[in-house]
Amino acid sequence: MATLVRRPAKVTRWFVHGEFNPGSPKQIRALMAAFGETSRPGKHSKSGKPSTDRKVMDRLATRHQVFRDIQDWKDVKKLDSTYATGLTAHADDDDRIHASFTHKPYTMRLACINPNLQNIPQDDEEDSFAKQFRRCIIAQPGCRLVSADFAGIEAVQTGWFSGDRDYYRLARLGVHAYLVSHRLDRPVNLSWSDEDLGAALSEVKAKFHDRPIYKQLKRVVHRTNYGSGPYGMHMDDPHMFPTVQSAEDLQDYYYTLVPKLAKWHSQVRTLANAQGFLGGDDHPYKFKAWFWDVMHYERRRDRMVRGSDWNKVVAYYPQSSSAGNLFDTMLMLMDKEGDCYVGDLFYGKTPIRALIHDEILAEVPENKLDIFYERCAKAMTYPVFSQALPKNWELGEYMQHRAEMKVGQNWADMEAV
DNA sequence: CACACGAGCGCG
DNA sequence: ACCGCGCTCGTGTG
Repeated sequence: MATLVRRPAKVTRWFVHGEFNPGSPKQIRALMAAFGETSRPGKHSKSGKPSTDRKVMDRLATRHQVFRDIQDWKDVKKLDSTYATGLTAHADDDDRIHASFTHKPYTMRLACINPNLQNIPQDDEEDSFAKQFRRCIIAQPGCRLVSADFAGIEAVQTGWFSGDRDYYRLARLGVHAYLVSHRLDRPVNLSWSDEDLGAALSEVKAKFHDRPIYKQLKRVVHRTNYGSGPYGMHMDDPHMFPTVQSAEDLQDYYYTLVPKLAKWHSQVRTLANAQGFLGGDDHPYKFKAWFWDVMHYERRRDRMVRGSDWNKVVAYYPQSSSAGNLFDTMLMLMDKEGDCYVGDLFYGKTPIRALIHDEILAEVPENKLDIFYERCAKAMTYPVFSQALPKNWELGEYMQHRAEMKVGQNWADMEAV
């Protein structure tokens, strides 16, 4: 028989008059006021009220433990209501979730609704909530989940649009690893062949993927491509960029690698401002979007200032073209007459389960895995005929992506194919 | 009671 | 002062 032992335990109780709901920004603001923190530099949202988001909670938590506890509660609540309880409520009689995909006209990317399967928590950390949650998403008996990613697809697009051969090449092979290798004085060399360079960069990635510098540079690349400056990087992510200067140093470093990027951003803004739209004839997929406010005149300062579309326009081409690349691939995978057809591999039906911008998630019978790998890889890496490469690049006639494929029993524990 | 909206936060 | 999306919750309105 087990013995029951009573042990003293230390608990903390936070008491406020009446009920307190940590899910209520209004009540959190009241609590902040009670601590005399209201007028702190905490950001004000557009309705003028002080923000109560994670950044503010992090700052206040250094002085009052209760704000750490509130944020912890919010984190758990989010995961439970949206994912654990929220998502399982969508499970059908067959224990599956059947979501719908919709086209969003702005960039022509797909969106996913009822429920959204494109924002399932993702974290490589073993036993993180994200890892454990994805572990619950499994293939049926006799099948495996296969996840196929386009390598750095939006960076590749950015290289192509900015007309930068080196950047295009590095984006395919691993631009983050390249930056890290030089930052850590283990420079890999652009003069190497694609094969050698790719292998070296894969090695760098495997080795340094978890280092802060790798994550920082990855963030800098992504944000710089979409028009962010060092100030925003620091303000949005003070843990990653403790000072504006630290973000600026990394961005300057990135700009030395992509000297044509700033000029291309500027050209895109000028074009969008002049004609009021982007795309159409000059778009690889003929997609088109309208922009009214790249910049406008401000009387108070007597000069032109950045408008609400200032950064939207630099995101437009890479994002929309990446969407087009995915559609090309899907058309091949679903073309019965073509040699990449996979539409019947799941017992006569499609094995495709979700499209997540640069990822194809599929559920494939074990005896069809090899066929799926081959056809899926072929379709994803097929020449993009709507995006020719300049002849003098000597990198082939058309854009070609690289694909990374993983397989596993569930969506968390997967091994490279 | 239903609905709309903003705040907040998850992903690529 | 970073782009794109959808979902949940609290809150205010009719």
